Amino acid sequence: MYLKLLSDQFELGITNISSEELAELGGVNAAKVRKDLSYLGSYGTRGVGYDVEFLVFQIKRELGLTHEWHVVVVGAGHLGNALAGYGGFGERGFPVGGVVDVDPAKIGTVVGGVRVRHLDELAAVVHSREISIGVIATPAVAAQHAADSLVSAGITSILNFAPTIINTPHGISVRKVDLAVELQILSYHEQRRANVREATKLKAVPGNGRRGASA
Amino acid sequence: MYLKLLSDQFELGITNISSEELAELGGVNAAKVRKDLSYLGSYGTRGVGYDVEFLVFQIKRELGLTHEWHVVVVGAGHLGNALAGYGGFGERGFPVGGVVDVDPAKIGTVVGGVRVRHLDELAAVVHSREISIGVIATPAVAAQHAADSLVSAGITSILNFAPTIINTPHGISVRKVDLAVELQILSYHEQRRANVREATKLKAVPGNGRRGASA
DNA sequence: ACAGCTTTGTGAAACTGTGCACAAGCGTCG
DNA sequence: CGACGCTTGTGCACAGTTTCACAAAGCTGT
Repeated sequence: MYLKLLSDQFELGITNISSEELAELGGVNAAKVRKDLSYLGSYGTRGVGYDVEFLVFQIKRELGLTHEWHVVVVGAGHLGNALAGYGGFGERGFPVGGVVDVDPAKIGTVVGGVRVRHLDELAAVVHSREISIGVIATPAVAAQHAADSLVSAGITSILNFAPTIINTPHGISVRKVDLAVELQILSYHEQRRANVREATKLKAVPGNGRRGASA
Repeated sequence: MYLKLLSDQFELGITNISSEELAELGGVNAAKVRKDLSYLGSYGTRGVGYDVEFLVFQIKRELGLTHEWHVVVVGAGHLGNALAGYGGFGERGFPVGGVVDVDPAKIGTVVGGVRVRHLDELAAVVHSREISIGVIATPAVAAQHAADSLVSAGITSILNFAPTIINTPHGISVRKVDLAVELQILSYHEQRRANVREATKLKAVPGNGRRGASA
């Protein structure tokens, strides 16, 4: 988050920033910002703040973003297509280095500038570009097989979009993004709001506390 | 997560499950499972476990998933297209009730079975289906405007896929999904693995008591 | 050189989340 | 019907995270 915020500020021409300002941008506490940044080292200047460009570099270094990481996408369906086609990955330093699928109809088609190859060729794809990050964009039932294939091919980090939990050997990093879960969390908040409205109606308490801001 | 796991088990014909088994499936601690479920009420049976179907219902009730929640997608670009086209939303109880954009070339096209309308018509779209959840799938620069429009139209929950933080009035729930951030976290783990490999290599040489690049 | 203002870096306190361990409750079997 | 084995629900301790509060340090102006 800090990386994103600081990069944006740098684009805007801001060269220096205080923990207070950064906290405001990120919607967090200023003390937390300072503590977080202190783990990188003492890169601030008391009475002045932090040098934006320098901090961006330090965060990138810590996150291992000093070079690009090619990723391989497993699954060329709707989601895989969108992920590979969506330019956001490449822009942020994660170009798509390969796409694989098992469906013969999809193999050979071009997705996001890359030719789709068969899952069996995964190891070759991975080695040709020294890829260490795999993205699973298959249906839930195929996710475990995709994960096993990725691990066999030598992948050590997996980003899983399939709505299922995958088992991996120790030492493999797995992140899961489940769109439905995000919506369910919002549903929960809506549900609560509805309940509160019910309760308020019964209590006949007037007034509502909406503050306009949205700058 | 529990909802997903329990639904899957129910599909498989499992009618009863212990906290131990559920913990195993979810890769968490059994005590945590019991504590989490205890917030819903005392729905387990000592010596036996939990009734899967009943628990699924209770979780759905708590999350407000007893009825469908239509969502409106702002932005019919690559990502918006994928989200609307991807059937996963509808299957999980969040059918796409509308898609809007500002690009005249996109308006009128059909995405995921829904005709794209202009952003100006957002309020009409929202009211026609009593939509309370909006999904932002615009470029970062347009995200704040999209958020403001959603709020004006009466939306109270927002799922933001744009890689930027949006400001909303108090009382609006916002969830953010940033694909690049997920990859950056994986990059960090890869980076650490690489550092450890370096350090192990160096250990063959004695007199290397200094801390690695980890702090 | 020093006072006054600003902002960092961090010890300590407050808070939140997780895991252990065990009493209590349920079902079964003899 | 009572003993036994199993599993829940939860008090308590431990661990991790966030916030507070303030000394230390840099900058500016005199």
